[in-house]
Amino acid sequence: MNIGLLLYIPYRDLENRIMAAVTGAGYDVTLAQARVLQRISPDGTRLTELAEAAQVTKQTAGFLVDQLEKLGYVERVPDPTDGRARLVRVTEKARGATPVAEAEIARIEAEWEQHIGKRRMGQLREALEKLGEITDPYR
Amino acid sequence: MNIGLLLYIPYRDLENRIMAAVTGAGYDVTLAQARVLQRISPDGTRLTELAEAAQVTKQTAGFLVDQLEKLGYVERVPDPTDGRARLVRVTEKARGATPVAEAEIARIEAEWEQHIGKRRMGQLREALEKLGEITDPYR
DNA sequence: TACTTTAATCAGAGTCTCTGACTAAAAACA
DNA sequence: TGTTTTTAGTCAGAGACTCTGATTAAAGTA
Repeated sequence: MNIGLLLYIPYRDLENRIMAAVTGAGYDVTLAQARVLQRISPDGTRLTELAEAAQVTKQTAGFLVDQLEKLGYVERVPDPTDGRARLVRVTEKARGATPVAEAEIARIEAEWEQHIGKRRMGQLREALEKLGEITDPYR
Repeated sequence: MNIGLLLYIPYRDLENRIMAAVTGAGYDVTLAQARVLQRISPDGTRLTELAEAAQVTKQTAGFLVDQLEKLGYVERVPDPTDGRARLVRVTEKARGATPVAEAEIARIEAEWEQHIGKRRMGQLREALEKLGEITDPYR
């Protein structure tokens, strides 16, 4: 079986479950919005950085941040170090979503470990981390 | 690092490279179209099956098959066993794309194995296959 | 200062995906 | 058999996501 599909299947399962947990907890965000949201650092992040991290254009990132702003999950504040830039920051309203997502991730990882065993889980993680060295464009 | 991202990073790299190889060889298909195309069996596949396999609605699958048909990569023929159904079949024009994609996959897998080692590659595959047992909705 | 780069936005379009309603054929069943 | 339910696929319409190209304003550089 194709290694691509092998990677994708558990990834999709994970993503679907995290989204279900987050929206189930009352956070009404879409997948694309969530992908941006999770990359905003505690101190705020510039739009350009978000776009790069999420691998979309600045326009796309801006479009998603607009929506998140309307929903009250982020705010834009001037960047004190650069008059052109603005920092996107997570609001209090959104901050509760992080533990929800993290709890779901922990639950899933535990299930996976339960199924494939602690040893294989460690090997999986190790192999993926090493693979990231050559496949991660932001490294 | 989040296991989801760890899975996604190599997956995306693989997908991007396969698409680049295929479009570079002159096959002008989009990612969404390719996802459908690769699931069509040699004997033809029903739209409903394609939709399930690709995890999209029948309407979405139909939309993509329409485009592939206009581009000449697939054709729809009546299903002799069911008057309601039609079989989507790959045309001669599209058949050359498969070896292009497969060659690129082989190249990537070789690179990966080169980087992380034969042992880790085997462990990765084994862990992912086992993980598929609980994360693959079509199994 | 003049030129170039960078951060962000505006405008417009294309692609992908969905929900809901519908037709026709097959399957189930009374 | 005839009726009802299910299944395969399509039509219509809308929403979500993403892009290319052009523009503005601020920062960096020669």
